[in-house]
Amino acid sequence: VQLTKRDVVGAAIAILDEYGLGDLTMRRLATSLNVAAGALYWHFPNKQALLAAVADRILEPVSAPSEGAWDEQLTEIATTVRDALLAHRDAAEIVSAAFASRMTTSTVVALFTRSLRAGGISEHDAELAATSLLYYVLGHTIDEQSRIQMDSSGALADSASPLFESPTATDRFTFGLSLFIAGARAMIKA
Amino acid sequence: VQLTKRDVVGAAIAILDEYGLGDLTMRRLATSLNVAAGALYWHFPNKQALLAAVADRILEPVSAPSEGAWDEQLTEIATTVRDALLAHRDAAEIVSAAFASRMTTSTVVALFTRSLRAGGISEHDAELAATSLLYYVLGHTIDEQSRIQMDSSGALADSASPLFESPTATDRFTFGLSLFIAGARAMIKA
DNA sequence: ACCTGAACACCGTTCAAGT
DNA sequence: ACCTGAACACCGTTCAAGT
Repeated sequence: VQLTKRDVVGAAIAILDEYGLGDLTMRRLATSLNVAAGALYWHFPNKQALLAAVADRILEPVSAPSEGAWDEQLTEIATTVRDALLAHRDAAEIVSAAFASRMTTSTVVALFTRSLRAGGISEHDAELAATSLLYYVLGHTIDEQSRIQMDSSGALADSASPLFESPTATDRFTFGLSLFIAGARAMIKA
Repeated sequence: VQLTKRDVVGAAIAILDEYGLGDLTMRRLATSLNVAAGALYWHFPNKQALLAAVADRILEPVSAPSEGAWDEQLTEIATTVRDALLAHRDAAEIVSAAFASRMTTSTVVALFTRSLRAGGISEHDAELAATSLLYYVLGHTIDEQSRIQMDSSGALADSASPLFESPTATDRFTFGLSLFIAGARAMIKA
Protein backbone atom coordinates (compact mmCIF):
# COMPACT_ATOMS: atom_id res chain seq x y z
CA VAL A 1 0.00 0.00 0.00
CA GLN A 2 1.05 3.56 -0.56
CA LEU A 3 2.09 6.18 1.90
CA THR A 4 -0.29 9.10 2.41
CA LYS A 5 0.38 12.42 4.09
CA ARG A 6 -2.06 11.37 6.78
CA ASP A 7 -0.05 8.22 7.52
CA VAL A 8 3.15 10.20 7.82
CA VAL A 9 1.62 12.74 10.20
CA GLY A 10 0.07 9.96 12.26
CA ALA A 11 3.38 8.14 12.59
CA ALA A 12 5.07 11.42 13.53
CA ILE A 13 2.60 11.97 16.36
CA ALA A 14 3.12 8.41 17.56
CA ILE A 15 6.88 9.01 17.81
CA LEU A 16 6.21 12.34 19.50
CA ASP A 17 4.05 10.78 22.20
CA GLU A 18 6.43 7.95 22.89
CA TYR A 19 9.85 9.57 22.51
CA GLY A 20 9.41 13.34 22.23
CA LEU A 21 10.38 16.01 19.71
CA GLY A 22 14.10 15.38 20.10
CA ASP A 23 13.68 11.89 18.70
CA LEU A 24 11.37 12.91 15.89
CA THR A 25 13.88 12.79 13.03
CA MET A 26 13.13 12.21 9.38
CA ARG A 27 15.19 9.02 9.43
CA ARG A 28 13.48 7.62 12.52
CA LEU A 29 10.08 8.53 11.13
CA ALA A 30 10.87 6.85 7.82
CA THR A 31 12.04 3.70 9.61
CA SER A 32 8.81 3.54 11.63
CA LEU A 33 6.93 3.65 8.30
CA ASN A 34 9.15 0.96 6.74
CA VAL A 35 10.33 3.34 4.09
CA ALA A 36 13.59 5.04 3.09
CA ALA A 37 14.18 8.54 4.46
CA GLY A 38 14.09 10.04 0.99
CA ALA A 39 10.53 8.85 0.49
CA LEU A 40 9.24 11.46 2.95
CA TYR A 41 10.48 14.18 0.62
CA TRP A 42 8.09 13.14 -2.05
CA HIS A 43 5.19 13.94 0.33
CA PHE A 44 6.64 16.98 2.12
CA PRO A 45 9.16 19.51 0.80
CA ASN A 46 11.04 19.55 4.12
CA LYS A 47 10.84 18.83 7.83
CA GLN A 48 9.35 22.22 8.65
CA ALA A 49 6.38 21.57 6.38
CA LEU A 50 5.90 18.15 7.93
CA LEU A 51 5.88 19.68 11.42
CA ALA A 52 3.36 22.29 10.28
CA ALA A 53 1.07 19.44 9.20
CA VAL A 54 1.61 17.81 12.59
CA ALA A 55 0.64 21.11 14.25
CA ASP A 56 -2.55 21.29 12.23
CA ARG A 57 -3.45 17.75 13.25
CA ILE A 58 -2.81 18.55 16.90
CA LEU A 59 -5.20 21.50 16.69
CA GLU A 60 -7.89 19.54 14.83
CA PRO A 61 -10.05 19.01 17.97
CA VAL A 62 -10.35 22.79 18.41
CA SER A 63 -13.70 23.91 17.01
CA ALA A 64 -16.17 26.77 17.30
CA PRO A 65 -17.31 27.48 20.87
CA SER A 66 -20.88 26.84 22.07
CA GLU A 67 -23.42 29.65 22.16
CA GLY A 68 -22.96 31.94 25.11
CA ALA A 69 -21.44 35.13 26.47
CA TRP A 70 -18.25 36.29 24.74
CA ASP A 71 -16.11 35.82 27.84
CA GLU A 72 -17.36 32.28 28.32
CA GLN A 73 -16.59 31.58 24.69
CA LEU A 74 -13.03 32.88 25.07
CA THR A 75 -12.54 30.66 28.09
CA GLU A 76 -13.89 27.67 26.22
CA ILE A 77 -11.68 28.16 23.19
CA ALA A 78 -8.56 28.80 25.25
CA THR A 79 -9.21 25.74 27.40
CA THR A 80 -9.80 23.57 24.34
CA VAL A 81 -6.56 24.74 22.77
CA ARG A 82 -4.62 24.02 25.94
CA ASP A 83 -6.20 20.57 26.22
CA ALA A 84 -5.35 19.79 22.61
CA LEU A 85 -1.73 20.77 23.28
CA LEU A 86 -1.49 18.76 26.50
CA ALA A 87 -2.75 15.69 24.66
CA HIS A 88 0.59 15.21 22.87
CA ARG A 89 4.10 15.51 24.13
CA ASP A 90 5.95 18.71 23.07
CA ALA A 91 2.85 19.77 21.14
CA ALA A 92 2.96 23.35 22.41
CA GLU A 93 6.47 23.83 21.09
CA ILE A 94 5.57 22.41 17.68
CA VAL A 95 2.41 24.50 17.35
CA SER A 96 4.26 27.59 18.50
CA ALA A 97 6.92 27.09 15.83
CA ALA A 98 4.24 26.46 13.23
CA PHE A 99 2.54 29.74 14.07
CA ALA A 100 5.86 31.59 13.98
CA SER A 101 6.62 30.12 10.56
CA ARG A 102 3.09 31.01 9.41
CA MET A 103 2.66 27.58 7.87
CA THR A 104 -0.33 26.50 9.91
CA THR A 105 -3.87 26.55 8.51
CA SER A 106 -5.35 26.77 11.99
CA THR A 107 -8.24 29.11 12.68
CA VAL A 108 -7.77 29.69 16.42
CA VAL A 109 -6.94 33.36 16.02
CA ALA A 110 -10.12 33.77 13.95
CA LEU A 111 -12.16 32.03 16.65
CA PHE A 112 -10.74 34.29 19.36
CA THR A 113 -11.36 37.34 17.19
CA ARG A 114 -14.99 36.42 16.56
CA SER A 115 -15.79 36.03 20.26
CA LEU A 116 -14.08 39.31 21.09
CA ARG A 117 -16.12 41.03 18.39
CA ALA A 118 -19.25 39.54 19.95
CA GLY A 119 -18.17 41.29 23.14
CA GLY A 120 -18.31 44.61 21.32
CA ILE A 121 -14.64 45.15 20.50
CA SER A 122 -13.73 46.66 17.15
CA GLU A 123 -12.42 44.37 14.43
CA HIS A 124 -8.98 45.93 14.62
CA ASP A 125 -8.65 45.66 18.38
CA ALA A 126 -10.19 42.20 18.42
CA GLU A 127 -7.49 40.89 16.09
CA LEU A 128 -4.73 42.38 18.20
CA ALA A 129 -6.24 41.04 21.40
CA ALA A 130 -6.71 37.61 19.80
CA THR A 131 -3.03 37.22 18.96
CA SER A 132 -2.07 38.51 22.40
CA LEU A 133 -4.24 35.82 23.92
CA LEU A 134 -2.69 33.17 21.68
CA TYR A 135 0.80 34.23 22.79
CA TYR A 136 -0.29 33.74 26.36
CA VAL A 137 -1.87 30.33 25.80
CA LEU A 138 1.16 29.03 23.88
CA GLY A 139 3.67 30.53 26.30
CA HIS A 140 1.92 29.09 29.31
CA THR A 141 1.54 25.64 27.80
CA ILE A 142 5.11 25.43 26.52
CA ASP A 143 6.29 26.21 30.02
CA GLU A 144 3.90 23.75 31.59
CA GLN A 145 4.82 21.00 29.13
CA SER A 146 8.56 21.47 29.55
CA ARG A 147 8.05 21.14 33.29
CA ILE A 148 6.26 17.82 32.74
CA GLN A 149 9.29 16.59 30.83
CA MET A 150 11.68 17.57 33.58
CA ASP A 151 9.53 15.99 36.27
CA SER A 152 9.29 12.73 34.35
CA SER A 153 12.80 11.91 35.53
CA GLY A 154 11.51 12.06 39.11
CA ALA A 155 8.90 9.48 38.11
CA LEU A 156 5.64 10.52 39.72
CA ALA A 157 3.15 7.76 40.52
CA ASP A 158 0.03 9.63 39.50
CA SER A 159 -2.55 9.19 36.75
CA ALA A 160 -2.54 6.42 34.17
CA SER A 161 -1.51 8.75 31.37
CA PRO A 162 1.88 10.49 31.49
CA LEU A 163 0.16 13.54 30.02
CA PHE A 164 -2.17 14.60 32.80
CA GLU A 165 -3.12 18.11 33.77
CA SER A 166 -1.71 19.24 37.08
CA PRO A 167 -4.48 20.99 39.01
CA THR A 168 -2.28 23.89 40.03
CA ALA A 169 -1.15 24.31 36.42
CA THR A 170 -4.80 24.58 35.43
CA ASP A 171 -5.34 27.17 38.15
CA ARG A 172 -2.38 29.20 36.93
CA PHE A 173 -3.68 29.01 33.40
CA THR A 174 -7.16 30.12 34.42
CA PHE A 175 -5.72 32.99 36.40
CA GLY A 176 -3.85 34.47 33.43
CA LEU A 177 -6.87 33.88 31.23
CA SER A 178 -9.19 35.79 33.57
CA LEU A 179 -6.63 38.57 33.78
CA PHE A 180 -6.79 38.86 30.03
CA ILE A 181 -10.57 38.78 29.97
CA ALA A 182 -10.73 41.45 32.69
CA GLY A 183 -8.53 43.60 30.48
CA ALA A 184 -10.81 43.07 27.50
CA ARG A 185 -13.85 43.89 29.62
CA ALA A 186 -12.23 47.12 30.80
CA MET A 187 -11.54 48.02 27.17
CA ILE A 188 -15.19 47.54 26.25
CA LYS A 189 -16.43 49.80 29.06
CA ALA A 190 -14.00 52.58 28.10
CA VAL B 1 45.74 34.15 25.81
CA GLN B 2 43.14 31.94 27.34
CA LEU B 3 39.51 31.54 26.52
CA THR B 4 37.02 32.86 29.06
CA LYS B 5 33.29 32.16 29.29
CA ARG B 6 32.73 35.82 28.47
CA ASP B 7 34.73 35.52 25.24
CA VAL B 8 32.72 32.48 24.20
CA VAL B 9 29.38 34.17 24.87
CA GLY B 10 30.53 37.29 23.06
CA ALA B 11 31.59 35.32 19.99
CA ALA B 12 28.28 33.45 20.07
CA ILE B 13 26.33 36.71 20.00
CA ALA B 14 28.48 37.97 17.12
CA ILE B 15 27.59 34.87 15.07
CA LEU B 16 23.97 35.28 16.08
CA ASP B 17 23.79 38.84 14.84
CA GLU B 18 25.52 38.12 11.58
CA TYR B 19 24.21 34.68 10.64
CA GLY B 20 21.34 33.76 13.00
CA LEU B 21 20.59 30.91 15.37
CA GLY B 22 20.63 28.29 12.63
CA ASP B 23 24.30 28.96 12.00
CA LEU B 24 25.27 29.10 15.64
CA THR B 25 26.88 25.68 15.93
CA MET B 26 29.52 24.60 18.40
CA ARG B 27 31.94 23.92 15.55
CA ARG B 28 31.37 27.27 13.87
CA LEU B 29 31.67 29.05 17.20
CA ALA B 30 34.92 27.24 17.98
CA THR B 31 36.32 28.14 14.58
CA SER B 32 35.50 31.81 15.09
CA LEU B 33 37.48 31.64 18.35
CA ASN B 34 40.43 29.85 16.67
CA VAL B 35 39.97 26.86 18.87
CA ALA B 36 38.97 23.20 18.47
CA ALA B 37 35.30 22.36 19.05
CA GLY B 38 36.12 20.23 22.06
CA ALA B 39 37.61 23.22 23.85
CA LEU B 40 34.16 24.71 24.37
CA TYR B 41 33.25 21.71 26.50
CA TRP B 42 35.81 22.64 29.05
CA HIS B 43 33.96 25.93 29.64
CA PHE B 44 30.37 24.76 29.22
CA PRO B 45 28.91 21.30 29.87
CA ASN B 46 26.81 21.42 26.69
CA LYS B 47 25.24 23.69 24.08
CA GLN B 48 22.10 24.28 26.15
CA ALA B 49 24.16 25.75 28.99
CA LEU B 50 26.06 27.94 26.54
CA LEU B 51 22.78 29.25 25.11
CA ALA B 52 21.50 29.95 28.63
CA ALA B 53 24.58 32.09 29.21
CA VAL B 54 23.88 33.86 25.92
CA ALA B 55 20.31 34.50 27.10
CA ASP B 56 21.57 36.01 30.34
CA ARG B 57 23.89 38.29 28.42
CA ILE B 58 21.07 39.41 26.13
CA LEU B 59 18.98 40.35 29.16
CA GLU B 60 21.83 42.17 30.90
CA PRO B 61 20.58 45.66 29.92
CA VAL B 62 17.29 45.00 31.73
CA SER B 63 17.45 46.66 35.14
CA ALA B 64 15.14 47.95 37.87
CA PRO B 65 12.55 50.48 36.63
CA SER B 66 12.60 54.13 37.63
CA GLU B 67 10.47 55.43 40.49
CA GLY B 68 6.86 55.86 39.52
CA ALA B 69 3.39 54.37 39.39
CA TRP B 70 3.23 50.56 39.23
CA ASP B 71 1.65 50.55 35.77
CA GLU B 72 4.31 52.85 34.39
CA GLN B 73 6.94 50.60 35.88
CA LEU B 74 5.43 47.53 34.22
CA THR B 75 5.43 49.32 30.88
CA GLU B 76 9.02 50.38 31.36
CA ILE B 77 10.25 46.89 32.22
CA ALA B 78 8.32 45.22 29.41
CA THR B 79 9.57 47.76 26.89
CA THR B 80 13.15 47.34 28.06
CA VAL B 81 12.91 43.57 27.76
CA ARG B 82 11.50 43.81 24.25
CA ASP B 83 14.22 46.25 23.24
CA ALA B 84 16.92 43.97 24.63
CA LEU B 85 15.48 41.10 22.59
CA LEU B 86 15.20 43.12 19.40
CA ALA B 87 18.84 44.14 19.74
CA HIS B 88 20.07 40.67 18.68
CA ARG B 89 18.84 38.36 15.97
CA ASP B 90 16.75 35.39 17.19
CA ALA B 91 17.22 36.61 20.77
CA ALA B 92 13.57 36.10 21.72
CA GLU B 93 13.73 32.44 20.74
CA ILE B 94 16.92 31.87 22.72
CA VAL B 95 15.65 33.62 25.83
CA SER B 96 12.36 31.79 25.59
CA ALA B 97 14.13 28.44 25.46
CA ALA B 98 16.36 29.48 28.36
CA PHE B 99 13.32 30.31 30.49
CA ALA B 100 11.66 27.02 29.56
CA SER B 101 14.78 25.11 30.53
CA ARG B 102 14.98 27.11 33.78
CA MET B 103 18.67 27.70 33.25
CA THR B 104 18.57 31.48 33.15
CA THR B 105 19.60 33.62 36.12
CA SER B 106 17.48 36.52 34.89
CA THR B 107 15.39 38.51 37.34
CA VAL B 108 12.70 39.85 34.98
CA VAL B 109 9.92 37.87 36.64
CA ALA B 110 11.01 39.27 40.00
CA LEU B 111 10.98 42.81 38.60
CA PHE B 112 7.47 42.37 37.20
CA THR B 113 6.32 40.85 40.49
CA ARG B 114 7.68 43.74 42.54
CA SER B 115 5.88 46.38 40.48
CA LEU B 116 2.64 44.43 40.62
CA ARG B 117 2.98 44.18 44.40
CA ALA B 118 3.48 47.94 44.48
CA GLY B 119 0.12 48.19 42.74
CA GLY B 120 -1.49 46.37 45.63
CA ILE B 121 -1.69 42.83 44.29
CA SER B 122 -1.02 39.94 46.65
CA GLU B 123 2.35 38.20 46.44
CA HIS B 124 0.74 35.04 45.10
CA ASP B 125 -1.27 36.77 42.39
CA ALA B 126 1.60 39.07 41.50
CA GLU B 127 3.84 36.10 40.72
CA LEU B 128 1.21 34.49 38.54
CA ALA B 129 0.53 37.74 36.73
CA ALA B 130 4.25 38.33 36.26
CA THR B 131 4.81 35.04 34.44
CA SER B 132 1.69 35.63 32.36
CA LEU B 133 3.12 38.95 31.30
CA LEU B 134 6.46 37.36 30.47
CA TYR B 135 4.73 34.79 28.25
CA TYR B 136 3.10 37.63 26.39
CA VAL B 137 6.29 39.63 25.94
CA LEU B 138 8.26 36.61 24.72
CA GLY B 139 5.46 35.36 22.48
CA HIS B 140 4.98 38.71 20.86
CA THR B 141 8.68 39.29 20.29
CA ILE B 142 9.36 35.81 18.90
CA ASP B 143 6.60 36.39 16.40
CA GLU B 144 7.83 39.86 15.57
CA GLN B 145 11.42 38.71 15.18
CA SER B 146 10.55 35.73 12.96
CA ARG B 147 8.67 38.15 10.73
CA ILE B 148 11.81 40.30 10.45
CA GLN B 149 13.70 37.24 9.24
CA MET B 150 11.12 36.44 6.59
CA ASP B 151 11.00 40.02 5.34
CA SER B 152 14.78 40.17 5.03
CA SER B 153 14.49 38.12 1.85
CA GLY B 154 12.39 40.93 0.37
CA ALA B 155 15.30 43.27 1.12
CA LEU B 156 13.83 46.45 2.53
CA ALA B 157 15.80 49.64 2.04
CA ASP B 158 15.10 51.12 5.44
CA SER B 159 17.23 51.89 8.49
CA ALA B 160 20.94 51.34 8.76
CA SER B 161 20.54 48.40 11.13
CA PRO B 162 18.72 45.27 9.98
CA LEU B 163 17.24 45.07 13.49
CA PHE B 164 14.97 48.07 13.60
CA GLU B 165 11.64 48.31 15.35
CA SER B 166 8.68 48.53 13.05
CA PRO B 167 6.36 51.25 14.37
CA THR B 168 3.25 49.13 13.90
CA ALA B 169 4.90 46.24 15.75
CA THR B 170 5.52 48.59 18.65
CA ASP B 171 1.86 49.66 18.55
CA ARG B 172 0.73 46.04 18.62
CA PHE B 173 3.05 45.35 21.51
CA THR B 174 1.78 48.35 23.47
CA PHE B 175 -1.81 47.33 22.84
CA GLY B 176 -1.39 43.87 24.38
CA LEU B 177 0.59 45.37 27.22
CA SER B 178 -2.16 47.86 28.09
CA LEU B 179 -4.72 45.07 27.87
CA PHE B 180 -2.74 43.19 30.47
CA ILE B 181 -2.39 46.25 32.69
CA ALA B 182 -6.12 46.96 32.42
CA GLY B 183 -6.72 43.42 33.63
CA ALA B 184 -4.39 43.91 36.56
CA ARG B 185 -6.07 47.20 37.42
CA ALA B 186 -9.49 45.51 37.38
CA MET B 187 -8.12 42.86 39.72
CA ILE B 188 -6.97 45.49 42.18
CA LYS B 189 -10.35 47.23 42.28
CA ALA B 190 -12.18 43.95 42.88
C1' DA C 1 44.29 23.84 33.95
C1' DC C 2 43.28 24.16 29.38
C1' DC C 3 43.23 22.54 24.79
C1' DT C 4 43.90 19.34 20.36
C1' DG C 5 42.86 15.49 17.21
C1' DA C 6 40.29 12.20 16.08
C1' DA C 7 36.64 9.62 16.51
C1' DC C 8 31.41 8.15 17.48
C1' DA C 9 26.86 8.24 16.38
C1' DC C 10 24.12 10.72 14.41
C1' DC C 11 21.44 14.64 11.36
C1' DG C 12 18.40 16.94 6.91
C1' DT C 13 18.37 16.87 2.16
C1' DT C 14 19.27 15.57 -2.77
C1' DC C 15 19.02 12.81 -6.71
C1' DA C 16 20.04 9.30 -10.14
C1' DA C 17 18.03 5.15 -10.81
C1' DG C 18 14.49 1.77 -10.32
C1' DT C 19 9.38 0.01 -10.63
C1' DA D 1 3.71 8.44 -9.52
C1' DC D 2 6.16 6.81 -5.85
C1' DC D 3 10.17 5.01 -3.75
C1' DT D 4 15.27 3.17 -2.93
C1' DG D 5 20.32 3.59 -2.26
C1' DA D 6 23.80 6.07 -1.71
C1' DA D 7 25.88 10.01 -1.15
C1' DC D 8 26.87 15.16 0.54
C1' DA D 9 27.72 18.24 3.93
C1' DC D 10 27.06 18.72 8.07
C1' DC D 11 25.86 18.15 13.55
C1' DG D 12 26.80 17.67 19.30
C1' DT D 13 29.65 15.31 22.28
C1' DT D 14 33.53 12.48 24.22
C1' DC D 15 38.10 11.55 25.46
C1' DA D 16 42.87 10.03 25.26
C1' DA D 17 46.75 12.58 24.77
C1' DG D 18 49.43 16.68 24.81
C1' DT D 19 51.38 21.20 27.08
